[in-house]
Amino acid sequence: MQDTRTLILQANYHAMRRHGFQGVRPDKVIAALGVTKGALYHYFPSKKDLGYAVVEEIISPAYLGIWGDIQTKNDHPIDQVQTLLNVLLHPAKTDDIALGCPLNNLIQEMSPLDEGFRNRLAAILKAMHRSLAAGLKRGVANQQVKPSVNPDAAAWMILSAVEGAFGLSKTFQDGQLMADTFIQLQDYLHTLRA
Amino acid sequence: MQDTRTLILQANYHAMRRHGFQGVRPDKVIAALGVTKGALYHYFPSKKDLGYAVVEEIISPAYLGIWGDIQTKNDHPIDQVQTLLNVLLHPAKTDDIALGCPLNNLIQEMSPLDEGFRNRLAAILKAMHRSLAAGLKRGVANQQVKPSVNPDAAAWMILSAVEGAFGLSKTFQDGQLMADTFIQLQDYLHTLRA
DNA sequence: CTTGCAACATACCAACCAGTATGTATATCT
DNA sequence: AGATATACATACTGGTTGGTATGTTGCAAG
Repeated sequence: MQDTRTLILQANYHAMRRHGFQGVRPDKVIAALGVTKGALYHYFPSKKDLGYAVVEEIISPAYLGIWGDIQTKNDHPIDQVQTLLNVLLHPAKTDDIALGCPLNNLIQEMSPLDEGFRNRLAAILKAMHRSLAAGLKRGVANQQVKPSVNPDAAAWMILSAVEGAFGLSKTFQDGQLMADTFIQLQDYLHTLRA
Repeated sequence: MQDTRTLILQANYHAMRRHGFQGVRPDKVIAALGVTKGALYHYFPSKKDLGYAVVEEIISPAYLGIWGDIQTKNDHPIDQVQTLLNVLLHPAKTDDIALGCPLNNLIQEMSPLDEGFRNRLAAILKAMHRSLAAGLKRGVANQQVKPSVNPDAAAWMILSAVEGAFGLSKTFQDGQLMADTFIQLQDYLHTLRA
């Protein structure tokens, strides 16, 4: 019973990655699945609500799963971030680079257009930042990170560089830009160590 | 004679900033100007060609004007970048932050959808990077920048952080994220000095 | 002066698109 | 068994959208 709903959600998530929210034609997306409009509007009152559900049920858990660990685990925070960068870099196949970061994509497209999207996306970003900054604060307390480091600012810098690299890489076929940026980011992270 | 064409271009540039290329309705945009479809399709064969013209005639010159100086002038490159960051940060009023960087916006939206956009946007990015990297190389030669610095990688890192900060800031009302990121970026830039 | 072309304006159109109205099969509750 | 709700399918609609076809006006060259 939940199967069709999940199918609709995931297919539209992929369509949103490629075409943006405005570019998605939900009926065409589900038609490719053999599902009809009856099912679509049975589960989702409107296209916008479908978009919100994609953010809440697919995008949000994915990002919190990746970045949340920094806050909960007790490892060296710089090690954690450096590991995370390698994780992000490695599975970045051509398609991932070409389609970019789903969170970033939606922020750019929908933030100025719709408060519902903006608030949901901002909440994800804040949670990512909170986890990263908490890790850095813990590092300062444990003398793993220089006491001069401003954890909040450093966390925004790291997130900006990562998302920026993903974003700019979309214009090129290869992942060279991202690899270069991440190498420099590793150097920067090293300067934060105590 | 060029007046109406310029008017159409600029109005659509602003519309593209807010709604993205796909979200723009060119006839509505020009209707607000008192111009009709006859003029629009007289100057531009299609919506897509209008979009290309916005990139080539408005966005490209704006960015090359800002970043090109680093290559042509002979000042200390790190000083130049730090000055540029302050310039970018200061006029970043609420609206600039809410609407984000036009180049970044278009990259995110159109790169996976249209080669014409992708190539034009990639060319702008490459030119920005070329100028910045050239400045850093000059700095290495002049012993203003550490010889261990990889100019190409550092240039991508700087551009990624700047564009990333612009992008992420769109979800929030204020410019705090951008200010924080730029402060950290200034620190990073300082570590590049010889 | 008339021919021709640039610079628009107006009217129209076919495809599209989000959403609705209605129908139906099946399962569940009473 | 009958009533009700869930889970869809089908057909339709009204507004929108990008684009075209067909004027009209003014000006400049021959």
